[in-house]
Amino acid sequence: MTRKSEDVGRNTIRDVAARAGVSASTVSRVLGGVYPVSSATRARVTRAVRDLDYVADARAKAVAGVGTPTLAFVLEEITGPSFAHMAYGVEREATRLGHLCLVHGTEGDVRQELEFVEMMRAQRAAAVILVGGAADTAEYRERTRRIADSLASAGSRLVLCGRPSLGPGAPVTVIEYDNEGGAYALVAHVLAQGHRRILFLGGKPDHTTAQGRERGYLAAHSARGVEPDPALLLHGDFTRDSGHRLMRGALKQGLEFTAVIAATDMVASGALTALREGGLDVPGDVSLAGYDDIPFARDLYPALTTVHVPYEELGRLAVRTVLGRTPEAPDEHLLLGTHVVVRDSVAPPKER
Amino acid sequence: MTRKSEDVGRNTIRDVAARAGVSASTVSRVLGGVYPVSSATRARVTRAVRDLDYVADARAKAVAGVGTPTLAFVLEEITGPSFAHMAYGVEREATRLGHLCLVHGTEGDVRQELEFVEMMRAQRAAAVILVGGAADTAEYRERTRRIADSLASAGSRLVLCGRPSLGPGAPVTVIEYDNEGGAYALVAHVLAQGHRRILFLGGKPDHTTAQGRERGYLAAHSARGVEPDPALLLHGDFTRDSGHRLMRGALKQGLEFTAVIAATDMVASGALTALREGGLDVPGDVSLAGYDDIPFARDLYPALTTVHVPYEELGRLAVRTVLGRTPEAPDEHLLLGTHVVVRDSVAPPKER
DNA sequence: TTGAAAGCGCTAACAC
DNA sequence: GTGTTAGCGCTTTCAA
Repeated sequence: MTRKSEDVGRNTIRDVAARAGVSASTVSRVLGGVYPVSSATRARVTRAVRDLDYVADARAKAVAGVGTPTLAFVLEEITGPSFAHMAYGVEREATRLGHLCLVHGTEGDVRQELEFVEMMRAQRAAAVILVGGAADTAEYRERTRRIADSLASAGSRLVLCGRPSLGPGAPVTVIEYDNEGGAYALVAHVLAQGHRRILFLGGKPDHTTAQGRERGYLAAHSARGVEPDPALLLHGDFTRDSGHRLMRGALKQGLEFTAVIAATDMVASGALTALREGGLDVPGDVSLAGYDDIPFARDLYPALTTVHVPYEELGRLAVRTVLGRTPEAPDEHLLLGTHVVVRDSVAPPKER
Repeated sequence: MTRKSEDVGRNTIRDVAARAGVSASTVSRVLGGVYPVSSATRARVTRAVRDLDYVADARAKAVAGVGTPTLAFVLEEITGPSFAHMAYGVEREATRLGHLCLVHGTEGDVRQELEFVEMMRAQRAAAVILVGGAADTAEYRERTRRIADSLASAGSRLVLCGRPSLGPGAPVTVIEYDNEGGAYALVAHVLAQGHRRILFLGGKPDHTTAQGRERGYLAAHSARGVEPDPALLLHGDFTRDSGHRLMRGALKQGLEFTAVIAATDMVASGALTALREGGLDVPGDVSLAGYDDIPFARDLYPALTTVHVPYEELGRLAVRTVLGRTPEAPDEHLLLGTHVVVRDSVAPPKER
């Protein structure tokens, strides 16, 4: 089928060439910018380009070897504030480095993740950034390893961000933030206030981010020589509703505690409301702390003591690291620090 | 330059063909799936594909006419909760319809927006979704109109989402949510409680979303026959910090009011903290209401009365509408309704 | 300084 | 069923 002239707008370089009375190569050259072209022809070509409102097809350019590089950002849930900040960092840095940025939400579904990575391989993406905790099973490692290998062999690259890293030798760039360390510091702070029964509102038991924070909780206890009551370790997910539900349950069940640590600020936010609904004052009756330091944390009442995680920086760093990498360079493994932000939601326990 | 064999992974369809002892077309056919191929060859080809870990180059396929369609989502700020929810809707729906989803943040910079749209034209994106208010100037309309035209003439499509629509005849799909109506209902609710001096913490004066909400504020007043004091109309932006700063200023300045309406929940969130810092009780001393109904709104103390906007649905609808469109169909213009969510932050004014 | 021709990796029409 | 050939829209030798 030949192109109809009504097919306006879908102009090819040849249309421009014809209109300017030159060859396609010439048009390509003036568009390229560097190659010497007489200013007369250049003017004619420029004119034709404008007349036709022509833009070269980026896909075709890519096939010919001069494409716009692309990078993919894969996460479970776009709406979480911490992920949103990371997405921001990724997108900004990608743009700064001249890359297009694809996003994809997997809803925690492994199948969707695999499918998407395969598409990215087909797109010849410069890198695929996988974000967020996951269950660190043998199956996970094997699958992810396979992804890393196939991406690497296609000249692309896998980045694991806040995700379980694979064994040594896997061609991945990993960037983590210190979940255990942050939780340790936070719980140590709460213990130092005198609390001994601290409720932990955790995430999914097999989720590595949740696990790290839980490990920190445990480690802080044993460092202080206090034996944590296993009944105080609750599991849910990282949402506001989970925090609300878990807290409500704990209250109803009559669990005893003087402080609660939530695995995320979202969880803390829901828990706070549940506490209030239960007629409890924070921090008068019970102390509360979160994790992530999302912008809202300081507008809660009382302002939430939490752990700051540099999410935006994390995203930027992921992009910068993977894109700045030479093929021979060794795989990088970065661990970002976090710090406790003390606000008003933690106080010494009530005398009794 | 010929391909080196060490160039593993960057296999072409011809490499697969050679390994399977067939022609490239045959490989293409078994990969395509539908065309009849003898099961013997199919097996050999499949084998070769697996051995080589081959994935067809999507860009090349695109040039040949069978590409993966792509859609672009452009916003000012990815981190805002309402935008994040919209992004979620867009991404989910795009994926559901088999489209790749590119994101780009413009930071409110017109230049960045233009550049990006041009890239999208080059990428032959199926649609470009522009999100968020803007200054509705003649310059804006002209520029956007030009974008719409050039996109349309390239077979693509512009979607304006919560943005000033252009004059009639522009090839755009527009999806709005009712800012004026929502604000009207909200302010009417506050007036009905007996408030007469209501502070409005608005956005940028020339930003259409902010304007719409402000118009609703004004309209509700005049419907009720009360004359709003112009001194009570403050302007900032849609961030938490803006709300905090504005509120703080109003307090310091000794402005008199018994209620405050914030242009967004983020603004309300910051204002709430400022109010608290000023020793004022909400809603005892002053009532407060927001706009957007972000998930956090109900965890604020007191739980925030606000206007619910179906952001996720907005995103989904934008995608569905534009992608489901036939070329001859008339341009669609949708207006989504909003509704007031009454919680605890608004109460009748104190007797005096 | 310019054009013709080959090639990028793929699909599809056309033969056999 | 399968291979050959042309073609998608572009860039880049190679000659002139």
